Amino acid sequence: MAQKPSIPKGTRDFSPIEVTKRNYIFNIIKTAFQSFGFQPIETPSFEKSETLLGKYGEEGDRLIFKILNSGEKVKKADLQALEDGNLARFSNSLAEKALRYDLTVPFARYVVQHQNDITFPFKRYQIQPVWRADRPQHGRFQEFFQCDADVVGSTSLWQEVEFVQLYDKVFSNLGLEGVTIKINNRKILSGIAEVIGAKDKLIDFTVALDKLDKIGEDGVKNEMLNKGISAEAIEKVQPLFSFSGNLDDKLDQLKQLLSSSDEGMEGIADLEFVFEAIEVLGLETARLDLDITLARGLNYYTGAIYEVAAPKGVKMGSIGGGGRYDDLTGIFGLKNVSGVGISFGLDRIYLVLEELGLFPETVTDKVDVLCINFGEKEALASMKLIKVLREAGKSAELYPDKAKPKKQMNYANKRNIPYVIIIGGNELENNTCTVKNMNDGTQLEVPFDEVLTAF
RNA sequence: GUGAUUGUAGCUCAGCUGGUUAGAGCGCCGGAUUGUGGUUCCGGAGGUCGCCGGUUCGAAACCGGUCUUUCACCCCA
Repeated sequence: MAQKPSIPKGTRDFSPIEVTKRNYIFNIIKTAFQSFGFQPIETPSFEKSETLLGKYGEEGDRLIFKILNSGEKVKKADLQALEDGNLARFSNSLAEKALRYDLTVPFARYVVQHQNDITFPFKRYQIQPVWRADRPQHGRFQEFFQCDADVVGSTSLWQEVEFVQLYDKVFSNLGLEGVTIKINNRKILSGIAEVIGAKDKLIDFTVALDKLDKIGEDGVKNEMLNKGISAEAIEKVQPLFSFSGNLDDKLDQLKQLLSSSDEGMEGIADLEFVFEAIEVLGLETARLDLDITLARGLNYYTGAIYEVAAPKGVKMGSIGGGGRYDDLTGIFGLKNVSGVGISFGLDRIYLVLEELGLFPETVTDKVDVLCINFGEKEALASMKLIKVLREAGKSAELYPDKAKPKKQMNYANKRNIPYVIIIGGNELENNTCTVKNMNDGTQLEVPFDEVLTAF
């Protein structure tokens, strides 16, 4: 193992079967995106640093891979910043480019840059890798794929409804039953912060609340106190901790709590709209759930927030997320364009499908027929057959070398090839070929021209 | 970024309080069977014990560093 080459942490190689399985997921997602009217775009792997920095919060900036300046540009290094101990500023002066961290911000940049060529509302999907300098864990990588669908240029809540349906469609088609689509609304969180007089602490408040199911009620309260939220403010949100009952009960409790906040009441109305529409339209296998503690760290969200949890019993972080952002393009100078979108975490979905054994058996890279190679003349005859088979839609190949039949059969066996065709001296003489079924071991000698009848 | 954790043959793992030539199962290659695979039998190859350094007469084992894996934070797909 010593001198063997290796790849950086948090990255992976994919074997033929893995690529095949990944493509299976890609295809289902892509097909759903297209049937919902989304169009594909692609953006570069790296952007200018200034495009990405500052969009994901301080924590996010730390996780952005920066690309070291090359050639003469290294001279731009801000040595003063290094001396002053300002490492963030120093590293930014070394790098003018950075690998994309997600697909949403590059998309916002795309929309602003091409605004005159785009017909709004613009529905796009994008399936590309993203990079994060995170510490890897199970289901957590430094390079992974996101599959995004976003709509910009429409504030209609029907978009929110459609994204719930889109999530349901994809996970249903993947055979992954029992996923929970959690939904919340930033306006509600903002309203709560307003009501308790902690508007300036909105982020701290939501981050703490987000951890409710992890660290419990007391843990959340402690964290809020530590972040400088007053005890009496926390007292006011007590109802959140004993949040229960069915959807209507939950909404009623919220309305009571937020009656004095216009923004909060607006958020509730938004949610009601989505729930009522989904109630009528129905879902195939997913469940839509109001999760008032759902916050999501990305602070460009302003309206609906989504997160998808894997079925119970599967230990995996969220397998999808998204939400509405009213002013993402504003950062790049285009005002009043509201966007909403969702993302699928391909790599995590793969792990979940694998764990639950949900990949269909037909998902393989199988070759249908292998021709045994007995020498020049026989091989040429085999190649004629292979041509016929390929034209008939079967994948076929000739064993390239004249090896022992045993070895060739073994190869077919290991590659799971269901049929082997034998053309040796006897068959050449009789103008026939022998078709062997590798599953039951039976074989059949048929006239050369009638090979297709043997399948 | 913080605190832990893992690394021995292609794979899954043994390897005692430091002590000769580091083992097993599976896989791989060859033969029994030179026109027939998955079963069986026989034989074989393959490891500077993640890497670098230190302690020691002696290190796979102890210590330090580093890389990697996994986990809890942080954050997130």
